[in-house]
Amino acid sequence: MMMEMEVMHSTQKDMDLIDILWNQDIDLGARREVFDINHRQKEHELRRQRELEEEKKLHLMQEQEKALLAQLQLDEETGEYIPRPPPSAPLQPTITPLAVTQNAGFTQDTGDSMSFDECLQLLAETFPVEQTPTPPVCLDAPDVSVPMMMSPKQPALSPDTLSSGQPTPPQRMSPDLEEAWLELLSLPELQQCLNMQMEDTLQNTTYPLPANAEAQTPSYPNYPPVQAPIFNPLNSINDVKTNSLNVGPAEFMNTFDGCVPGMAPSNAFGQIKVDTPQVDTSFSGEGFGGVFYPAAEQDECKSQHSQEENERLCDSPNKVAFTHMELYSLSPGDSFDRSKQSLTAEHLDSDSGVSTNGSPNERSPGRSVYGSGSFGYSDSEMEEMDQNPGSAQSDYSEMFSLNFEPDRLTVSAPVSEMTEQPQEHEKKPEQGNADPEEDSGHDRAPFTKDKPKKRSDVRLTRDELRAKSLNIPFTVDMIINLPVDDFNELMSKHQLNEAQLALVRDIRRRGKNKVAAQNCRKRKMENIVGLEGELDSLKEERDCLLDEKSKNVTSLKEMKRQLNSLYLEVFSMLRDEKGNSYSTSDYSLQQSTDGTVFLVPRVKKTFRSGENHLSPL
DNA sequence: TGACAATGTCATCCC
DNA sequence: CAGGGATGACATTGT
Repeated sequence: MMMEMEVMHSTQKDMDLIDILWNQDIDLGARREVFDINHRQKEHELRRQRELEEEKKLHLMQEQEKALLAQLQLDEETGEYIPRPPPSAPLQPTITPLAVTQNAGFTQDTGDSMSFDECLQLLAETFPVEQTPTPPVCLDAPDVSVPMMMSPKQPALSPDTLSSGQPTPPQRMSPDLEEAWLELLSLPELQQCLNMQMEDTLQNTTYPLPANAEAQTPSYPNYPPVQAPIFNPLNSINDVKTNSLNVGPAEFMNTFDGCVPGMAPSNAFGQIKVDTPQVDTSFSGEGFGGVFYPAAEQDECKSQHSQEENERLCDSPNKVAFTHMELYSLSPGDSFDRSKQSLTAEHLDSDSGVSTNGSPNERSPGRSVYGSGSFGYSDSEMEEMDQNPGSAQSDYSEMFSLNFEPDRLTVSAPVSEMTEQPQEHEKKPEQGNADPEEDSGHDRAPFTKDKPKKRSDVRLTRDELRAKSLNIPFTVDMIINLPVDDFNELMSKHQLNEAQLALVRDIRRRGKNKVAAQNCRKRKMENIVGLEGELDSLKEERDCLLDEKSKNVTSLKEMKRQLNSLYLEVFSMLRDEKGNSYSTSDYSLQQSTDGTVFLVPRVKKTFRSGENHLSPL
């Protein structure tokens, strides 16, 4: 009873949380009356009946299998319950590792593994205990087999089972389905496959993969026990985070057996799951999964919210209505967090396409919010915003301003930034360093990492951003670097509108001009360097010439000095008829063109030499 | 906060 | 005449 009370309490909490969530996100498309208590109770009863049906089918299946096995067994050993020879021998060992894997998968969720163990043990126990003869007979016996299955290991749950779970006529099962079911069960080969499939599904459910659940939902009608492992991870997620005790198993068992009506609206997915057969009583996997994942997501959000560790993840779902993108992409994810994170980016990216359809006025408030509330990473965004007017000469500037925001969001903004509290959210990363997981896992790290890089990145990829904004189907490198022919061919291959063509032309022109400018500057620098080198060489040459000149001057001086000394020496050796030396003041030596040297008297010398004194030496 | 260098971009000329 | 290279001038950005 305590357990039941806890279950009630916890499930009521869950329902309250779900109500709150759905109050906030009514626009998801789900009808609010789904969560009405009365409605839920009705739905739960229906669901319970259906589950009992499924249970009966399970028992049928098991009994048929057992019948076959028992026949085999009875031939060999009569009257004793011995571990099954070939078919059950693989079953028993596989069950135990499954339980182990469950425990390993949910180490923190002991209650969940308990439920698995119990279920599996129950399944295993029913095989040796029961000796139901033939499949047709088993059709009438499930009411007995149900308590037999549940009671041995679940005494606390057996009252519920007995009280509520018994009267379940197969009213919902369509005759075709029943026939097909019997035909399938009549196949002996299926018995083996059944075991294997059950094992497989159980093994697959060791990981709370919605994708697996989705993939397995088709097998749900045929293998009701699979339902429990499929739901269990989600229950575990929910229960581990919301409730402390073994609510998960209890819920699981309750939903499985049919519990007290007060517990009927126990969990969200139960409610939503009920909603599916309303539309389609066949309980198809698609309908189930389609409704199931939002519930799962809500459960996740709800649990995280209650856990209050990851505020941001919880904030975003609370404030943003989930789109189909999010729901779908959440489902295949390995872990919810990671898938969601990567998802947010994709979603935002994809949201760009949606947002472009919206009016610019819708976007502009967000921009203003960004501008006002952002410090670090958004200034580059502001820069982009500021640069769009700069390129206003292009007719696509408006489209840029439209599309830049999604890009910015893709790069940096998480989901909730599109919502009403961007400022508050943007401040969180700075103060939210206390949670390393949050930083490492989400867009936070790109923020901090981007900060030094982002400007350069923006500078490099501004045209890329523009191209992305207009969905240009080729890269900027291609646009810029392709030869004219290839470029024209490429352009002819794709149907581009005017804005795209203008953008492509501008990108090409800017890119080429950028390269040209770089080359020009490079050449200019090379010219400067060359001129500087030439200047240096010229200076060197000048220095050399000056040096040579000085040397020549020196040499000339020396030669003059030597000549003068030679002159004096020669002059001193001259003598007249009387043996007297000539005075240097009165005479000088001069050399004619033919090399003859004359002693010429100064001034009056010419006069005298004109007479007779001029004589060769 | 101003100076400065690097780079991008535009306008213009020219081929 | 369009495309593109070259280059001066200006703007932007980072240090």
